[in-house]
Amino acid sequence: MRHQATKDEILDAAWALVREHGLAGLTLRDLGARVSMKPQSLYSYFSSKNDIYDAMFRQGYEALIAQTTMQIPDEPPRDVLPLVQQRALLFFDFCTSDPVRYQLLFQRTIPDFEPSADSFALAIQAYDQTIGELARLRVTDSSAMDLWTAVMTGLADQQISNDPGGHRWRDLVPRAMAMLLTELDTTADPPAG
Amino acid sequence: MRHQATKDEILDAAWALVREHGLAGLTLRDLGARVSMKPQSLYSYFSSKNDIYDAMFRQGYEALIAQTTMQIPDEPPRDVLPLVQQRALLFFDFCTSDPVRYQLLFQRTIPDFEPSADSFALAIQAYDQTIGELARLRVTDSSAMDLWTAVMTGLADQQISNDPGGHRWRDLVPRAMAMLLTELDTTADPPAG
DNA sequence: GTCTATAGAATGATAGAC
DNA sequence: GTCTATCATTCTATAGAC
Repeated sequence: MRHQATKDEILDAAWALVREHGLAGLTLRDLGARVSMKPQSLYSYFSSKNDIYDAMFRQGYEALIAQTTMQIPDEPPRDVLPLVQQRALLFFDFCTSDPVRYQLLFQRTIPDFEPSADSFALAIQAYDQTIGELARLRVTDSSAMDLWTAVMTGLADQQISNDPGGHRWRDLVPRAMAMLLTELDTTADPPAG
Repeated sequence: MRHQATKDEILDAAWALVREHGLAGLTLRDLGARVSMKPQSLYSYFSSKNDIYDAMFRQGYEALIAQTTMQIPDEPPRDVLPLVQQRALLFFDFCTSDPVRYQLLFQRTIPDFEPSADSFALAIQAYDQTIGELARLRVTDSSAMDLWTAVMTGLADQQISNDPGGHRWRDLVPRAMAMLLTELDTTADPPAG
């Protein structure tokens, strides 16, 4: 379908523009110019500006799922730390590699934009997948999951805000994961057997 | 000075409006209406809209310094965990009690707004104060500070984004601090003596 | 210090010809 | 599906009377 191809092309241009002018700085004028089209013609592909944000939101979560999915053996090793650290770095790098995308997916910053039910379901799916993977790594405590997300987003956020392009907080990820697992081991009951 | 009183009144109205319509949703129209003034009259008090944001930014950091300063004895107790936890909750509650203020102070979301040199110096001062207090609590490792800020902002951010008004992540603060101090004790050299 | 008047620009969106 | 034309708003900001 040529229609879908053009839609994708428009979305690519939109990503380029928000990386340049910020998420809130996207205008249909700029977007039209970028794809050699009058701004009004964009309405043949998207019903509104928020509809464009919604498509970007969806693409973002599709990328998250694609880039952080990890093959975890049914019988994970006794020492899960390396796998947890690897998984954490996948998530961290996904976040920091595209700050504007991070802002769109994880922060609520565009006024009047709410993801559609469809797109939101995808976000839920990504979250459930993370829970599932950590569970297979024996991080089952529900409050441990909350701690995990807080630490991970905190590290990514600091990296983006205070050392963009660097690795000052990325270097702390393995240590943070070790810290977390130690805490869980001493808090939770040891597994039977 | 009557001038300063009116300025403060305008800022109070601005805070109320951003809490209602979001940080980016502030307009001089609404602001003028709120203080029973024509929008143009606001220019007698602030030179631009960004000048208003800048004043709010400054007020925010003044409040942060005022609300999180803690008296720490010159000779802190051997077990510093309770004090660290108390300090962490002060910061956490400051963040979550006003999400819009958190967004203004700690996230970069308003296009074309950069704090003035004066206001930015205040932000540095607040950061230095936090470093100083943690140092007196024997959290001196520089990467420990980075870990501390990441964990704290991560917890606050999750609370704001995913459980506004609740305490799901607040309840994890003491545990997170215990986890952090344990990590530091096992990593760092024990103090001489 | 506050107002009226107005500039000046940007933006999202619709109608209808081709 | 793309265009021209245009609307309708909204917004920041300035000039000048009072």
